[in-house]
Amino acid sequence: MRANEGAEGPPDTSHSTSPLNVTMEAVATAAGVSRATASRVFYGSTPVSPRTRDAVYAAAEKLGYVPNVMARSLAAHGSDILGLLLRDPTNPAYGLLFSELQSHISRAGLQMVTVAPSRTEGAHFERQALNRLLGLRVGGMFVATGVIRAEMLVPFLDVVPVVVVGRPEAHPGINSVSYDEEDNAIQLADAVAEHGHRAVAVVTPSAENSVTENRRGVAMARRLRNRGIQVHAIPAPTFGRRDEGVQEIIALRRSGRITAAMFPSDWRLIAFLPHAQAAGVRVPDDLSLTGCDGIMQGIDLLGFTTLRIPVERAAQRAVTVMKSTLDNPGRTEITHELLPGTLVPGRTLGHGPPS
Amino acid sequence: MRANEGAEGPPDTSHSTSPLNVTMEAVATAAGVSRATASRVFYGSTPVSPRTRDAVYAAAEKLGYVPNVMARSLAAHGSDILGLLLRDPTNPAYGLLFSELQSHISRAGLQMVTVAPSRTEGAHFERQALNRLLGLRVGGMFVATGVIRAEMLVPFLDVVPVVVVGRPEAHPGINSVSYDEEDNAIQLADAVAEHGHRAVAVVTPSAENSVTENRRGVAMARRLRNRGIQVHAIPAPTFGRRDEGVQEIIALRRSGRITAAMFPSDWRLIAFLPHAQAAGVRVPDDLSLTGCDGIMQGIDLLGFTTLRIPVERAAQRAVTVMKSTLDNPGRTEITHELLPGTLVPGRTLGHGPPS
DNA sequence: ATGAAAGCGCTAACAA
DNA sequence: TTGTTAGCGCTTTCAT
Repeated sequence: MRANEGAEGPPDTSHSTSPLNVTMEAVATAAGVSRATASRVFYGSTPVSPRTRDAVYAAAEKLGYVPNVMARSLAAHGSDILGLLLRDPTNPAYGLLFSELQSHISRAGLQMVTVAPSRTEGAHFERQALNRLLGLRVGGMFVATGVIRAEMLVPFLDVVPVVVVGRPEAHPGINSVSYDEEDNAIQLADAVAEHGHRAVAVVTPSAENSVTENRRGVAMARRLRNRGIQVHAIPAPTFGRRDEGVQEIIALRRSGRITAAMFPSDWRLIAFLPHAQAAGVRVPDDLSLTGCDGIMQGIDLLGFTTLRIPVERAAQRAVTVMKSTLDNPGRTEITHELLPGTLVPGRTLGHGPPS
Repeated sequence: MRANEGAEGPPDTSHSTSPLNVTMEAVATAAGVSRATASRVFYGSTPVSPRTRDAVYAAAEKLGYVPNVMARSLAAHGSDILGLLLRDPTNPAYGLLFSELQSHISRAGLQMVTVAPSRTEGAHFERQALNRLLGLRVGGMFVATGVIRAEMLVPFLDVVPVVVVGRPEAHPGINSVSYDEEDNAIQLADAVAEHGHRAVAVVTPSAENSVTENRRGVAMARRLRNRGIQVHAIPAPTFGRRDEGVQEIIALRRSGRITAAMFPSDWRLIAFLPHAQAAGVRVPDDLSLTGCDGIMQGIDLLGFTTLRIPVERAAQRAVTVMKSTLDNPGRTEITHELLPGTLVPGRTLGHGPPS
């Protein structure tokens, strides 16, 4: 296919005119230096004279040189590119995490590449995504998916540092930065209690449906009970049907057995609203409502009483941990951090009955 | 730290015990074949006997071999990894696009790697992100960011196929798959018109704020006027302040000069709601409202009348176009597609005044 | 401060 | 069907 293969005359090494085919060799030649010197100009630790440096930069600029990361990291035994394994870009919380990680990483002068398993369930795809990152020989990995279990990561730990973000991870070899759901639940429950509610419905999906939502529900219920408040746990078993538990809550309110309902996520609160309205239940006059997450765009505008999970801080901490691990290849302590969220007061939480 | 450093005995070439240091050479040796044969087993086009194939797979499995993508694509002059340049993972529409692209790509047996410019404004970061992808010598690129201009891509077009997604792109060398905002606006305007409204406020941010929102606003207003409906354009100049134009709309309604307000995005509609409620304006009895996007989680539950942009179809088309370009390195037609959205009827659009 | 040369792990002719 | 060999574009000793 290529022209003049083995033909007479000077060999034409440029396969095409594109800048992507400009090699460091070409840049070096154009600058009148050796390949080694050019390399030193771009990343080297050894000093280069200002004159040659400028010449190389000029040549690179002129030719539109784009360094070949593949060749570079092959020769250098690994790259400084970090990998992010992201669960579900559809989920606004993950989207925000992605964005925040990216910001902090560029600010730290590093680069990041993200892969997401196909949303089709299946550990197979998660494995595949993990391998894509590993295959790129990334310099470090952020793992933001619950499906990858610690054991899958263990074999690589001594070669690529890992920080699990957004989910607690107890493994002694794996750093983690996550949200303190226990504390979150307590903050919300306390807010409800302090508004004088004495009987509350708590929507608690099963752990199979959502580990996080389940944990929140359980913790909220426990806290309320500890404060002497009567709790009606609403199981909400079928994850797909969005109005699970809804009628139950409305019935509880109608018969005067609750004055508030707590949801383990904002979208469940949203899902409840139209039903409440249809049933003539006024919020918060008849029934107080709380959510959790505080991420959704516009949530603040709707005036929900909810709890904002500290995504920004998590991203920032995760990058800090990664960076110190990278800078201290020796031995950095493994950390397991739990970050508390902040309560968002809103109009959906009113006062309970006069005692 | 590592054992037998500089000790007597055979030199230990393996820097560590990690599977990441297992080379194809090691696998080949373990399987009793040559490196070339091992290579053929994994990706080769030439046939390999079942016996050796199995032996190689077994050895790879046993050693936990993870192919080095760097070396592979360096030797093969490019990889089959596709790149996605993503604008803002925070925006749910982009998050969904990301996710959908990923699905279709894995389904097509390809791989994708995503980079996002740091959210901090600045063409510099976009360039950097572009270079990150180019540096990886991706086999193709999806561009989902408005900031990268066509000229930045042109130099690479004959080496890496590009599909711009989510924004119209007229360049004759660049494929694009985007949303038909003109049609979207028409659908919404027609719905409002057919509900009998004769005087409507249309929120229209400037093009500097949001190209898309501006286009929608302008097109909605034009369509309404063409149908003989009186339009009050609300400029909404300051992007940061969320209640821009809000009081104006409420005043228009109070003085009976409009019966409906159209917003160029759902979040502006959300932003308006609390103000309407505070002002005692009932929706849709006093004032009908429409949004646009239909992406936000829970939007359907809130019953907004809006228009769902066809993110899923865009992703699917983009991958199809990419694939056929990849399969036909010869000459595939460049396509520019415009996909219409679908109207989402809701409870916020009521009937206009009896004529 | 710079150049020459030996690979990094892999693929792809070409031989056998 | 399999092995041999020459690179891919770059980094990095080791000399100079």
